[in-house]
Amino acid sequence: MGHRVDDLLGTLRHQGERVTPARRAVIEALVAADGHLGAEDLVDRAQRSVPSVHRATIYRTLDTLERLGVVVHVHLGHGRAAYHLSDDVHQHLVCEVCGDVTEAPPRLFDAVARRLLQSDGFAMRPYHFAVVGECARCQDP
Amino acid sequence: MGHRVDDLLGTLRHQGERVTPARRAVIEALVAADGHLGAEDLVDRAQRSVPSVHRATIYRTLDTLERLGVVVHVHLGHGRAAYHLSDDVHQHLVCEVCGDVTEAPPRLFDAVARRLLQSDGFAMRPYHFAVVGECARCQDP
DNA sequence: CTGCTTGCAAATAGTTTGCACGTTC
DNA sequence: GAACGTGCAAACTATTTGCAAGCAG
Repeated sequence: MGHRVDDLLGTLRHQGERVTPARRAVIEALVAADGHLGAEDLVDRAQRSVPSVHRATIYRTLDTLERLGVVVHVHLGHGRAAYHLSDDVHQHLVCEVCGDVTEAPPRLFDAVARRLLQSDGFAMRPYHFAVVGECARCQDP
Repeated sequence: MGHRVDDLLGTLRHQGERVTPARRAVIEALVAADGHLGAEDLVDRAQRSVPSVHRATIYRTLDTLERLGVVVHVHLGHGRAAYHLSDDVHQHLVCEVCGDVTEAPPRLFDAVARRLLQSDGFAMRPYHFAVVGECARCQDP
């Protein structure tokens, strides 16, 4: 949806940020995929529309977009980050055996978050880390 | 407690693993600290008793100990791992603002784990990732 | 002795940064 | 045309690996 892309670019412009081919390419890739993309995936996809775009630019663009609240990054395992448009954040379930990534039921951590706030005054930010475990298929035998 | 250290070294020996100064130093550091230590912390501390021990050896030792079930690693943020003796695993709360790490109430995720098992057949492994958010002190002002 | 462990150096993965140049507003 | 963004190369952080030499059992 080009409409969505334009909205997001408009957000940039409104906050005094410049709209460049690289930024457009990153945003287009995020909108098109609408799922958990690693930085490396984003490099590949952005380079399909703008071949000259450099990985460092992708990282810098992602930082900018995150600072503006357009994008959020999460950790699915080991170390690599995955990126989402902020209005599409959700909790991930990652199988440690097969590596499969699925989406967790919404509001899964509501009760836990409430409890932590009351007991420790700690304001949990869910989504940032995936939930790791073993998926149904891998448990069976 | 040297007793605890000897028990753990005994576990190694029983599983056909060799007991070396490097391994002893790592285990002593883990027992002494009894908290979340990064690999780099462990390098420092192990080198206090065995100065020649190399970081690569620490990593290999931690792998071995983890394979034997003596040690577990968790992720507290960005990418660096922290290590615990397995009988001392617990969930961590990490403040994104000040970086403070505290221990979460035990069994915090019991209900969530049950729910995931029923709804998706997904066997959650808690502890592996910290819970990130903002601690009480950092929220106030 | 025999093979598991180690130290060292170099490789890797993922991400960040300094700098001169190019582009957006 | 001034300020911000980009490409490039190099630095960085955390961790892993190949290999020859060393030590545990």
